[in-house]
Amino acid sequence: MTDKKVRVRFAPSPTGGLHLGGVRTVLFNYLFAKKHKGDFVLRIEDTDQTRYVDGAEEYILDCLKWCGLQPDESPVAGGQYAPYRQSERKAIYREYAERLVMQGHAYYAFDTSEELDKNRKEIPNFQYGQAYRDSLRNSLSLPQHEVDALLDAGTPHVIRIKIPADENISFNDMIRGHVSFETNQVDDKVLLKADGMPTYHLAVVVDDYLMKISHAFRGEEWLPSAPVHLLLWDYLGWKADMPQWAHLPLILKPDGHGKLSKRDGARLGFPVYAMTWFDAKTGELTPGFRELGFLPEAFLNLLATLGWNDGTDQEIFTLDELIEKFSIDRVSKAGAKFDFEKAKWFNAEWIKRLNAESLKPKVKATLEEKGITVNNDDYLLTVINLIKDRCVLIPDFYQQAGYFFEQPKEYDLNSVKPKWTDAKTVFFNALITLLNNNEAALEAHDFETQFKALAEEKGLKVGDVMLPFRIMLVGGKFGPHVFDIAALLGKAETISRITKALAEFTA
RNA sequence: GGCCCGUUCGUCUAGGGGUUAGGACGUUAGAUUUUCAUUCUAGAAACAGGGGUUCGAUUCCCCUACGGGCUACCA
Repeated sequence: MTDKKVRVRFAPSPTGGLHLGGVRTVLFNYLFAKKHKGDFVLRIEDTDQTRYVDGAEEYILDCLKWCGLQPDESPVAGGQYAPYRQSERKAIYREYAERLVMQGHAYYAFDTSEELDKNRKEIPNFQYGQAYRDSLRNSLSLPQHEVDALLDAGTPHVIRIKIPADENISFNDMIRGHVSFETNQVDDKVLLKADGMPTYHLAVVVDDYLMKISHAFRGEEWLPSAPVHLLLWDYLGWKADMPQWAHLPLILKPDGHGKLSKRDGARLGFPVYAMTWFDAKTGELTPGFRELGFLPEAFLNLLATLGWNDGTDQEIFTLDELIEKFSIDRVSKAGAKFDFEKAKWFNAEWIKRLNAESLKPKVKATLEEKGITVNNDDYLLTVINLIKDRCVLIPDFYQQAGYFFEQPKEYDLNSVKPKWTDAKTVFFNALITLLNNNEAALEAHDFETQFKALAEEKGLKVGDVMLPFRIMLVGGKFGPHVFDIAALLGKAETISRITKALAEFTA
């Protein structure tokens, strides 16, 4: 390995929402870059106008921002290798493609898509390569004057790489080790499309070279086209500068088979995108981890451990720890099925770990969404500390904290009414009196003692009035210690809730 | 079909020629919590199959099976 500066890139095409696997690729790139004091660049691969989606690039930037994985160079941040959008680099690619033609490593092809489709349908195992290229319409099979005529006439054409015969191409993948291919099995991929735009194959090689990328991490689905890229690095004369490759394992569907897709999320009820994505064309809204109430810390953590571990039993990592401990050769080779249950566990762990202050803005937002306005931050902080251990996703804070801000709208009457007695009515009325007569009852922390004493005095078992009391304050059978809730609610509010509920219970 | 990659509990994984094959999620059972959750304890649960190599293979090699990816003028 050379000791040149570490530079990695994430190169998405702006075609829609950012998938789990995409974010994991970002994360591994980022971790590797930061660990080695290198640069992380974001390059937008928008060479396919037919698939380009408005707003997708901005969305990707927002995702990276939410995750805290900011690129050092990008279309917005700029950088010394700008532009970072391939559509803005269009002219560059043609030059290299022509150079390859000149050197005999590529050629012009005039076949139409229809003709090729027909061949693919009719000829078993048809591929544009050694076996068939001579019988197709290209600058290898046609006489020179005909090629010139075609070119002069402006006939639509592409430039294809000429894959050599009988060669073995191999390289050392940082994750998989030695990988090899027979060139006879590789087809003559299109390098430059008829519209003048490069395909991924040409663009990725040219840009990785020009942007001085030292390590290239991408999904395993790219492994079969690696020989094309290797050949290009060689033919362009850049072999010595070729990055080290690492092909990341895929993230698979939790059930069934295949790559995880956004459809699976909809089908199985979990997000697949980092953030909610709205498709303006179809009007389709695809939910994201962020909107569902995941913390970025947890999201990154779960992604990091999907296919990577540090060799110890540690599972919870901060970003800084990940940077310190990450190592590409500890990434596993096999694809991983995504498990939403474990994903939620990570989030619950992070909610427990984070202090109330850092949770506050998010909790506040989720409460406000439900129409609850928080005007006392200290009160909210106390509430968060009281309930955060029982929340898995941020929206759970509404269910767990709502009653601290508004009276229960509904009561779990089934748990109360069947067992209601007049003695209980007497007890709660006495409790109101007790509270009214004792200024410091709640604050003094002896409320619990007094409550129990009162129950005995009225001939009731404490257990018989505890649950009704909880339901009066909370509405249901959940929440922290009931006396903590009462203390936080305060005397007036507690009395108000007892009074209101008593009417319902005895109705 | 062809090519490439892969295969340890249901899932994510550790390990690696001789181990009671470890952890986590989930699950089951208990304890704690006069609610629920948390927490704690315990349990069930895995080396795909067949050949080699070896004193000994889950570990190394080969084959098979299975899984996945690619096979576009998409990335």
